[in-house]
Amino acid sequence: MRLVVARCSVDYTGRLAAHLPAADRLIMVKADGCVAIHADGGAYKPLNWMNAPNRLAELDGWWEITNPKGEKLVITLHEVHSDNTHELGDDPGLTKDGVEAHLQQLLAASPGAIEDGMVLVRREYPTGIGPVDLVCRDVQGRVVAIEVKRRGEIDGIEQLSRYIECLNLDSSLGQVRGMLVAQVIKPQAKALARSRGFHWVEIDYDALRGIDPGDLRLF
Amino acid sequence: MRLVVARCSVDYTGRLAAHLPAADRLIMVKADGCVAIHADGGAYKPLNWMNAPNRLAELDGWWEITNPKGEKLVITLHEVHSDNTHELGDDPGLTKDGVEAHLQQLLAASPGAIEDGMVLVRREYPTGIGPVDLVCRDVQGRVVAIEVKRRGEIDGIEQLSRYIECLNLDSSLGQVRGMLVAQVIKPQAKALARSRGFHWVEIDYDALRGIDPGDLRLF
DNA sequence: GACTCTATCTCGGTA
DNA sequence: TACCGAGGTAGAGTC
Repeated sequence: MRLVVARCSVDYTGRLAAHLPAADRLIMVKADGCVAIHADGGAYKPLNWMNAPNRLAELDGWWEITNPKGEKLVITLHEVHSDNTHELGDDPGLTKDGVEAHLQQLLAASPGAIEDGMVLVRREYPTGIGPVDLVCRDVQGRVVAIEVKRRGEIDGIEQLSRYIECLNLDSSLGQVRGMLVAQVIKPQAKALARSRGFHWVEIDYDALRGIDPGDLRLF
Repeated sequence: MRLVVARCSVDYTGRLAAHLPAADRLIMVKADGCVAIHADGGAYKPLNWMNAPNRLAELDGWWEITNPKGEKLVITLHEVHSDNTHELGDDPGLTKDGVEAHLQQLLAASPGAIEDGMVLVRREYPTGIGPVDLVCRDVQGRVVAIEVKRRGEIDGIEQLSRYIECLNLDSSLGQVRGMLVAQVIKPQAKALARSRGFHWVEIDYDALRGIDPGDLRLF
């Protein structure tokens, strides 16, 4: 990784056109050739960047970075304050815990946590417009299509609506119930769910993680 | 901006839990206190980060960064290779050209580019659930609600659906047409648009930019 | 503060 | 490769 601190101005043309007037900034060049220009505020986003793969031409006083998609980043260096390179090696990578996929896994293992007597039919139930997160049968034997989200918002209800519309074309399933399961559900999403006749459940992730699915039937 | 290159391991707990095993990485601490940890690949996203505002406690061999939302980032420093601080000052900021707002402007100036005989009623037409990008009248005098996107995807159609539903409550507008205008429109979005009776137009941004609105009426 | 929507979204999966 | 969906989305604007 090469770290250049310099007074520079930058122009990007590609998906849009953008210009940065001259100022002191950090230019980060990573081992894969990608380039990011950071100001001294705002942790996440660089001001400008260019993802790998690309070609970096280091000319006299300016760099020109182009990629196969026809995007171009031009960095004009007015004054270089520091220029250091470090060998970092490959990164072993990040492990995550607590995303939607994991929530879906836990719910598939313990469908009774969604509603008493709920039984899993299958995860990622295929439809013409994409897979339904969970399909279950409720205690009365009705088919329930379940959309799982970490945070329940309006687009989760829209997604569920599309699935229900699609599943109801298959008369063998009977009238399909729709349900949104999430850790937290926004009031607006609840209102839309209510108006469309869907149910919803807010689930406690930590409690769910503590449930031993083998023990559930004892209660 | 403080740049620390070090062998470190990192743990984040907050909206999810994440762990980074020990490896050499760049730790960037910006003037506003935010922290980002970068590996030597992938230009845009840090592996882990913590946005301002937060509190950084620098202890013996490890840093602990906490924020008011209860999120926590712990960086364990195994070996510091380099540790430099640079004064960069405030950044004058980025100017952009070619985002959705600009596309909307151009279309408002040349509604005929969307459809022959189209006339602008107003931009950012207010409704109870947010403003409609463009409202026009077509050559037959019907009201047309237009959602403008750089890239037309399924959620653009959902957005349009909500606006149409809302506008159709106002009987003075008559039956409102729905239309998606974008530089590119995904097949799935077209399919959903078709099933909901909306029209769509893919627009060439560069050609549109070349149109002189004053000349349009001559054709 | 809460809500809404854009983004050079990025990133990962999959067909 | 393109399409599709999730994200600790971030960030900007509005109310």
